[in-house]
Amino acid sequence: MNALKVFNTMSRRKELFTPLKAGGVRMYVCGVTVYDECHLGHARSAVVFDVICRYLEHLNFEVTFVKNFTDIDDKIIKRAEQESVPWQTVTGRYIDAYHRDMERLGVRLATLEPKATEHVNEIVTLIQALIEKDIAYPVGPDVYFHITAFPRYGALSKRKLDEMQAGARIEVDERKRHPMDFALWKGAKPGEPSWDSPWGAGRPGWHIECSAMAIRHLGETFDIHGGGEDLIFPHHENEIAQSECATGKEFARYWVHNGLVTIDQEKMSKSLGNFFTIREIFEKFPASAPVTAEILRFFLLSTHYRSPIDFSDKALRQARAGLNNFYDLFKRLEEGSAQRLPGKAEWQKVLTRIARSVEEAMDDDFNTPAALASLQKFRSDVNRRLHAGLSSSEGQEALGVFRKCGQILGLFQVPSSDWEFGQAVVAGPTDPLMDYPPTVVVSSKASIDDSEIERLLEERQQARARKDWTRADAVRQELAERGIAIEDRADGSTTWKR
RNA sequence: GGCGCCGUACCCAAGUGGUUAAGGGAGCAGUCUGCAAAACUGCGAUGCGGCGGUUCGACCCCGCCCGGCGCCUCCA
Repeated sequence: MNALKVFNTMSRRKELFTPLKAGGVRMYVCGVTVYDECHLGHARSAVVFDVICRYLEHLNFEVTFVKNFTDIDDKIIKRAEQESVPWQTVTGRYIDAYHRDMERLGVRLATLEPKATEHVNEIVTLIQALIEKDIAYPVGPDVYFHITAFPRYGALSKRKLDEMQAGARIEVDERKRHPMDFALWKGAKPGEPSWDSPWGAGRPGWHIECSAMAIRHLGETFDIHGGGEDLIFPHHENEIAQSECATGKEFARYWVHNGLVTIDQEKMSKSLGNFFTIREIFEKFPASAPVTAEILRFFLLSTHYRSPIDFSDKALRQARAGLNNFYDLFKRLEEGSAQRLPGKAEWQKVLTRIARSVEEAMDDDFNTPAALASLQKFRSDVNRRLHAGLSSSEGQEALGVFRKCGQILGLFQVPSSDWEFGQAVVAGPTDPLMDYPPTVVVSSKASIDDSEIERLLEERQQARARKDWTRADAVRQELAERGIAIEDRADGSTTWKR
C-alpha cells in the first residue's frame, strides 16, 4: 500500500521497498568505535537513520533496529595504553558519551545496541564455518578471509579485484593467499586484551563483528543495512563476503548510505583534524540543548541524506532562522484568536493534503528537504489564514499537524514558550561586507527572569499610554540588550521572546 | 593510477524529457505599526558548470572537457 522507494547502493537505483516479512522491518546500522568523542559526522549518520526508523514506524512497520558499538579495536587498545587504564574504562566512557550526545540530539535508542565483545562466541563460530568451507585460513595466530572465494566481491562498491590491486597502497603480507585477503581474527600480542579461540588468544577483526551481530539479532537475511558512505569499501563489502559465504544466503536486501559532513568542502575527520564534536557544539552554541538539537537536526535534514553537507556557522544560522519562523507561528497559534467560525470541510482537506505531501516526500527515498519545503509552504499558508481569521480550534489543529509531521523528523517538539529565538538585538548597523547581520550572542536564560521582563513591559506599557516614546524605546532597548525581543500586537498587548 | 559521486539564483537546497525550474535564508520595495518586530504582498535564475550529440523538444538521456569531492589505509 505504501509506495516507499529507497535508493539501494547495491543497484545504484531507487527501488520499491518491500520488507522480507510483511509488516516488519529489520535494520542494521554500523554504529561507532568507542575510543573518542563523537563528531558531527557521527551525528549526521545517527540522525539520518533515526529519521528513517521514525518514518518506517510512521508507516506502521514494526522496526527492529540494531546499532552496534565496536568496543574492541586498535585505537581503543592504544588509548587505554596511553591512559594506563583497562580498555573497558575507555569504551565505557565513550559509550556513555555517545548516549549523552544522542539524547541531546533527540536520537532515540535503537531496539538493540549490541557490543562486539559480547559476541565473541558468535564471531568464532562464524569464522569456524568459513574455515571449514576453506574460505578462511589460519596464518599463525591470525585468520584471513580468502577473497577470491567470493566471486561477487566488489559488487557493492563497484570495484573489480584486479583493478584494485593496481592502486593498492598497502604492503602485502606474503603469507596471505591473495593480497586483498583481510583479517577475521587477530592473534593477541603480549599484554593485549584477548579472547580464547581455536587459533589461540586473540580478538575479532573489524568486519566480522557486524556480520556476527547482524545475523545473531536479525537473521541471515534482513532488510536494511546502513552506515556512512565511507563504509562502503572495504567494510560493507567485506561484511557481505563473509556473511554470504558463511550462510549461502543474501545478507542485506537494501544498502543505505548517508553522505559525509564536510568543513570548507573537505571531509570532516579525525585524521584531518577539522572536526567538531557533538559535545562542543552543544556547549558552545548559544541556546539550550533542546533548541540546539532542533537547529542541528534542521540543518542536517535540510540536505538530502545522500548528498554531502557542508557545516558552518552560517549554515547553522540559516537553520535557526528557518526554525524561528515556525516557532513564531506556533506562538501566535497558541495565543489563539477566535475570530471566525471554522470552515470545516475545506480546512480538513488542507490538513490532509499537507500531511500527505510530507509522506510523499519521505516516500521518495526519505527526501527530508522536500518534506521541510512542504511544511514551510504550510507555515506560510497558515500565516495567511491566521491573518484572515483562523478559529482557535483550527489553530490547534494546525499546530497538531506541525507537531505530528515534525515528529517524523524530530522537529517542532519544543514547547514554544521554551523556544529561544536568539535574535533580540535589532540595534546596530548591518555589516555591508557580510550577507548576514552579525549574530548577537544573547539568550542566556539566566540573564533575566520572566517577572523582571513583565515588570519592564508594564513600565513600557505605561510610557506608551502617555506617549512617552523615548522612555518606551529605552525599555525596549534595555530588554534587547538582555536578549529579549518584543512584539506589539494589534490588540494593544505585547509579547516577548528570547 | 582505478572506481564512484557532485556542479541549479547572493547563500542553502528540491526537482522534471515538453504548461510559470519547489521551498528557505539574506536583500530591496510596499501593507500594518507612534517607532520597531512579526506577518503578509511584490521583486529576484530567459536559465540549471562548458561544448557537442540523441530527440519534434533536454537543466533532466549520451559523450567529451572544466571544476569540486569521496573511496581505494582507520573512518559515520
